[in-house]
Amino acid sequence: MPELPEVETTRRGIAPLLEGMTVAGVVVRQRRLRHPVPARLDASLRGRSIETVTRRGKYLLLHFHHGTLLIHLGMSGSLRVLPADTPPQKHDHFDLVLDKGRCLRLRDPRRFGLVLWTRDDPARHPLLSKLGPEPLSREFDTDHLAAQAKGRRVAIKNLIMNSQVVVGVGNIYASEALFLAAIHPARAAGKISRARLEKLVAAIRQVLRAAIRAGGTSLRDFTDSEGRPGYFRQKLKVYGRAGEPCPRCGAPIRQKLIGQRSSFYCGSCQH
DNA sequence: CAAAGGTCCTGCTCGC
DNA sequence: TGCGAGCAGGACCTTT
Repeated sequence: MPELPEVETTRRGIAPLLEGMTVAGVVVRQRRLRHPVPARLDASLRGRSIETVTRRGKYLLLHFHHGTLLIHLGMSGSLRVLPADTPPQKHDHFDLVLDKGRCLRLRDPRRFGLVLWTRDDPARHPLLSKLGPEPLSREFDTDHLAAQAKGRRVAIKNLIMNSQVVVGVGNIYASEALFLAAIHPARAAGKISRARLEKLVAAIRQVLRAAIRAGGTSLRDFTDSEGRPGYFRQKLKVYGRAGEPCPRCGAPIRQKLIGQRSSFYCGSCQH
């Protein structure tokens, strides 16, 4: 589930507890995630120190002197820092055991998440190398989105959820941003005026920033690194609100599948 | 049987 | 015919 705000919330929670810490060991209870957890992780990491914790799109990067641990939370993943002797629950697949008796624990019921190790520049890793710009960076601007949209017949909602176009925008925030920009989610990307794409860029930034401020959105699984839910759910304007009145015009919010994903929008004021 | 916050892969169509 | 880009659909997995 986690989209950019939830991953960033997680990063901010774990970074101060991880940076500078030494790895005492690795425990893998289930290595069958989206990709298999590497077999020799313990040998690679034991005794090594975590330098920094960064984020690229929805990936978390734990930087060591000799490489980088990539973690993705998939649809249902969460990370917590716990006492290392906390009994693992059913879907607690991976622990990075730290010194001072703590561990970083990955829980991921659906196992769409990921733990990988790379010794090379992570930006060149196949999973990261083709990612588009960060939505909160300068690189993501009207010129960029207009260039990506040009000539494309794909629904605008699918375009902004394409990580090669811009990273971090998932199913919740795509619906929310399109509502704020008053753009119909199924509209062909290439048929939207530059002025309206400019509004969409601003809307994506605005909704992601506000969600980070609120600690993300919790629908079911997601909690931050201390086990607390995020509070942005209360601020969602359309996502999960089918049948409720549009906050702008009062018409009922609709729910429809676009590109296999549930999409929420106002059929009256989004065009 | 349906749906859930993600992403990758396959195979089709279209235009050059 | 061949090739690449763009796009739709399916696959992965568990729980509610």
